[in-house]
Amino acid sequence: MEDEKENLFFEPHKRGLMKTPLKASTAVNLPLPESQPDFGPLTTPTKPKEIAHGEPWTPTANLKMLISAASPEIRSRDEKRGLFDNRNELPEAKDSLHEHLSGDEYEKSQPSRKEKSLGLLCVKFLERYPEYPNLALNNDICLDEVAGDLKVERRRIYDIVNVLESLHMVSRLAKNRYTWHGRHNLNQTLQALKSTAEKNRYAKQIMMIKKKEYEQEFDFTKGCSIEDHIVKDDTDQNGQPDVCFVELPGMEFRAASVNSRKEKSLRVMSQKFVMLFLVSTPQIVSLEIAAKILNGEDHVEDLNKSKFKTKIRRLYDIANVLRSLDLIKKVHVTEERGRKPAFKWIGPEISPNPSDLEVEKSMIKVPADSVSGCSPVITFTSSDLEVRRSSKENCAKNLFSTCGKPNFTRHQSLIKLVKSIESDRRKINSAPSSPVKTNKAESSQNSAPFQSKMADPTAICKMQLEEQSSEPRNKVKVQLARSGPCKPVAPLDTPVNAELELMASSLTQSLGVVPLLPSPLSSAVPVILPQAPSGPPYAIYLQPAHAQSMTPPQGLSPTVCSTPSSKATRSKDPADATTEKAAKDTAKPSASTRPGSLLPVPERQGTKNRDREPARERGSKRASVFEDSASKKKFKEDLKGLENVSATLFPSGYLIPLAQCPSLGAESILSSTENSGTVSPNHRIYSSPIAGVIPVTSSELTGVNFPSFPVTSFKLMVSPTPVAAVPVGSSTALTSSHAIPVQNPSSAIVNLTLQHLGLIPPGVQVSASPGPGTVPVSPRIEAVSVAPDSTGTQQGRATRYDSPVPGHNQPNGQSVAVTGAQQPVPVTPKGSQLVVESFFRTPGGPTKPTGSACTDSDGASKTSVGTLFVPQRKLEVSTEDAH
DNA sequence: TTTTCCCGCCAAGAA
DNA sequence: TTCTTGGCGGGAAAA
Repeated sequence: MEDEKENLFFEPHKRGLMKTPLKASTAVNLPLPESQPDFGPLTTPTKPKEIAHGEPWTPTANLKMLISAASPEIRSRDEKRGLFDNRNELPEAKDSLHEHLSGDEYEKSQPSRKEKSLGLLCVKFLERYPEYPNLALNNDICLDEVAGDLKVERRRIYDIVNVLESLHMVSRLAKNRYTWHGRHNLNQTLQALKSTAEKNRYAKQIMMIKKKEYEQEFDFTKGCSIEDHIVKDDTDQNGQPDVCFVELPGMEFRAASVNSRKEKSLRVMSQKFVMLFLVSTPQIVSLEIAAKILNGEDHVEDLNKSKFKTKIRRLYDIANVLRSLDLIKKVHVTEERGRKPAFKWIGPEISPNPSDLEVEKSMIKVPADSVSGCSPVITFTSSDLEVRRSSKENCAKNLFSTCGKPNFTRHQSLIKLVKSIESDRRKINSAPSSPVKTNKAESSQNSAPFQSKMADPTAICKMQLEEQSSEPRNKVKVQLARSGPCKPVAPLDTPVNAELELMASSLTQSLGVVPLLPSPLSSAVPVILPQAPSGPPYAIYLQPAHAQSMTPPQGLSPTVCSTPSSKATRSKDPADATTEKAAKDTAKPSASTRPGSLLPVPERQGTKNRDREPARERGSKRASVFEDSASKKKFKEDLKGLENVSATLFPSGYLIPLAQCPSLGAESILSSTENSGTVSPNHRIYSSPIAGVIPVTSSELTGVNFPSFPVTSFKLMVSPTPVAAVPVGSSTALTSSHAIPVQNPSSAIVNLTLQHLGLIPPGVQVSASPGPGTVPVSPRIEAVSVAPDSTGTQQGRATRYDSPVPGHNQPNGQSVAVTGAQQPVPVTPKGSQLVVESFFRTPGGPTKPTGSACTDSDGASKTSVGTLFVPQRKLEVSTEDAH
């Protein structure tokens, strides 16, 4: 397509009057507006021109419209007569038109709302230009011309252009004129956005919001208002989180006017929205959360229902454009409250910031196997890095330019942001040793050292990777090769282990002994699963009652569903989940259980496979929800193939893979825990790549219902009771597949272990945050470690746009940030609940997950506490079944 | 009923 | 003052 488009693309300047480079395929055929005068760059086009296009737009037509409005019959007649002839130009509209015409209702004959949707309009708009235009040519776009061609008001074109501009697919050239860049800058832009998002810790914000929502849902907190959801800590810490418009070199806004309203600009909102995807692990963002975050950034005080609704509207506008760009797709996240609209990122995977994160370097250095493990991850080429770096630098330059040339309005927030960035960099550079933010929660003296370590997840990861990478990696590789796609990825192990070790040690030390919380959770029982041939054993914490069977991967599966269909096992709706669970619990023992299933892996793959190909679809479906039974089956098969895991279905529980690698952190964790003194054999948790599966990153949480997790986890974590070990199954594959999981797992494990042991209060969480948005890491990892196809597909797609970062990875887990969420000793109930997020929620349970405080140690990469622990998939699993 | 989001008013700014 | 931009929110179609 692209090529084709490109080939067909005519040089705008050669087209005479046509300033807009139209795609030959479509645009050429479109009747050009009669004569769009060739406006000079600065000329102001006159609006009237649009009228020329069609009857509907002529005064007469308008009059008719008015009349018809009063008289449907007239309208119908007119319409049938050809009122919509113009619309025939549009394929989609055409089709629907035909259908409509058959009917007599004028309504039908009229273009349906859908036909007038911004998304469709955007598609039409995009059809006019090649995805990768010849930059040497003049690719000017005249908005009036476009509006005329598409027969829409210019206002609508602005909406589209603003979003495209946010992605630097177009840039404003002059009044009424834009230059089409296509996707040439897309990857670079996304990279910059991701970088910015990480700096702003959007992942954390997402987590916090989810936590709050969860809390609110259960009235744990006294009614919180939307404002309450807003993450303020970021602001506090780094100043305003506001990102302002991220620019790329040469793409600065040229009109002051543009900057004037920038703060609320659709562009900025669009960028932020995209950032959320780039930073969230599941890469699923609900509009609600996005709106809250965006609102929060604006001004808390502005958050009222009306504003919120407006924000949502705008987000829909943006989402429609992004969908047209194939960057996101709509999905639904099921929560206790019901289905929530959300969007899933299906665009190119973006690697972590090259320049900022050393991790990246490490990634590069690291053999493919290591970090990324088996994943066929694409490694950055030096050139790529350069580009990214440059882009990033440019971006930063633009944002905080010292050059003096103010490209856009600068806000204090920007300054703050710059500072924070610098600070982060510094931290990163000094990494392990450098002191990092101290966790608010943590008061313990010991914590300091750890925190510092945690602060720099990347550095840590890097270090760990280097240390551990050698052996394990090889192993992993081998395993992967053998096992197949889903096989557990060794790479993960390394990071995980490292993380675990760090976390464990740090946690234990820092946290010290924590009073056990008596709670229902105590009942949770950790089960150790026998190691699967290919995979490591898993330890699962179950609640005694639920221990019957383990939820398969599905349990892990995120709540997100494209379809409400219950197919997804795990389901989405809590209610459904409940019922399903029951059935599943008993019935699904093995199949679903598969370790893999737990996994988020599949999902990840799906997610990652963004290719538009089937694979991608498959992945997404899986990810989203295994909508199709077929896909489900397939998925299961894949998993099976990967490993045999005996699975047990647990209504709610946490599946912890035993460390695949002996050397892995699991041991370390155990040791640490044991050291702490409270450990019981049963409690031991091993870290394994798989773990990754279970834990959900904050980002994932986005899509997922946070609430559910918390509860469950809470129980699980807390439960001091001894556990029976049950072999569940191990699937490394799954683990591997999820990049994110990897990190999470470790943290999750650590948390669980600690909590279980009573070392730390439930409220306290140790998080291994993947980098700043956990997000970044996971995706890649997934691709890497996991399944073949996912890798293939994913990468393929990623490659397409940009080279995804391969190793990225920050080793996911590597970046470990241990944070005590709320203070270690949770005096308040809330504090104790932090943990919750990580796990499944139990129905009646208590659950007050309140405070999951997400203190992230540091910002930068930090992760959100709560999130980290959350199982990737929806935990719905646990939710209801418990009782 | 809720989700989507079209539509166009109207204000901020630029020309 | 006119015109471009684009924030904003009513309200209706779609789900």
